[in-house]
Amino acid sequence: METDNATPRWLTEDEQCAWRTYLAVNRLLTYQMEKDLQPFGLTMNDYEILVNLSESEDLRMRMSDLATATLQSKSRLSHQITRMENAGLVRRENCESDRRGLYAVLTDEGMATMKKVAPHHVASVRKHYIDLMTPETLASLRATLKPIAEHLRTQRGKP
Amino acid sequence: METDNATPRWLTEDEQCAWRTYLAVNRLLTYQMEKDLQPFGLTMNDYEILVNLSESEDLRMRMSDLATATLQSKSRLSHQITRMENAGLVRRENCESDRRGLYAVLTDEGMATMKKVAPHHVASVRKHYIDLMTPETLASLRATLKPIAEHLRTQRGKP
DNA sequence: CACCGATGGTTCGAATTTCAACTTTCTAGG
DNA sequence: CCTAGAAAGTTGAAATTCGAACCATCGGTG
Repeated sequence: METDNATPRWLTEDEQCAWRTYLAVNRLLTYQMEKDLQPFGLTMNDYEILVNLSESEDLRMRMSDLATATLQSKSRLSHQITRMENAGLVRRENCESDRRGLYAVLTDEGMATMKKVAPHHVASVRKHYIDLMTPETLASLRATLKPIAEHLRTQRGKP
Repeated sequence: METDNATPRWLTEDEQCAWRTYLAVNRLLTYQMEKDLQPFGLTMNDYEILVNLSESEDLRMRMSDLATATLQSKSRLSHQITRMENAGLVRRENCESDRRGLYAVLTDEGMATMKKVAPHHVASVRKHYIDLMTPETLASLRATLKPIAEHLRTQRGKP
């Protein structure tokens, strides 16, 4: 009995190049963003959480929702919030309506940090990504990636 | 003395959406690729190293070159290779011309693993990325990302 | 109302990653 | 030839991440 029953459709030269380029940008960009955030003592994860909270009603979010929004596992988020709590950026607060539940709440200090860091982060995103394309290119890139994101969301179970 | 001397150029709605979509695809895709490789006991990192070695002269590469090629720190690569060595996928070999140097060499088992896994991995890349676009879209995506990769390569110091 | 499977979160241990030494060998300049 | 620095890799400890196990509460059902 064979384990493979067909010749695989290998990637063409172009496809391969496209894929590898994508992977490279992926890593390099992550690296760069992380590096630009470092002087402020934040990681991308930290920043993303601050953003999510700052955009939420009452500057708070349920742990699960935050985990879903940031595509992290519950476990990881829990640790993450603990660290940020120690850093004074967020605090945990009980949920009235569901006694199992907790809110992660943005503290004043967290908000202040957010406001201080945001301009730099945005500048970084521009410098290394957005401003390297024309608006048209960016739009088409977005149009390309959007459905891929949708597709992937349907694929994944809980991380 | 002001720390910020200008109003930052915030992202427009569209730019923001594009950026966030990009980040999302990034994570979701990484997650998915990782997951598809898991049944074979490999990570993306493992796989990438196998690919690099298998495409190299004599199935070997200097540790530094491999680190550069895979955009990892020396330290990380060293640990990584140690793990893969324990798994029998690669072996270290001394370098004649530079006695500080080492080669990471693909073993027969490593090559066999590579051959076994590649079709599945390629299928995964197709399913979750390549085949979700037309060839034209893919080409333009590549054209967009290529210069960004170049830009980022010039930016970074050693990771 | 009592039970039971699902939900929300945390925690523990193992695996991975990072960061800062550290060792050895090269290379270039005096 | 000798030496100071750079380069190649490794190492060990600390931080992060992952996965599974765990505890408590919820919600629906008999």
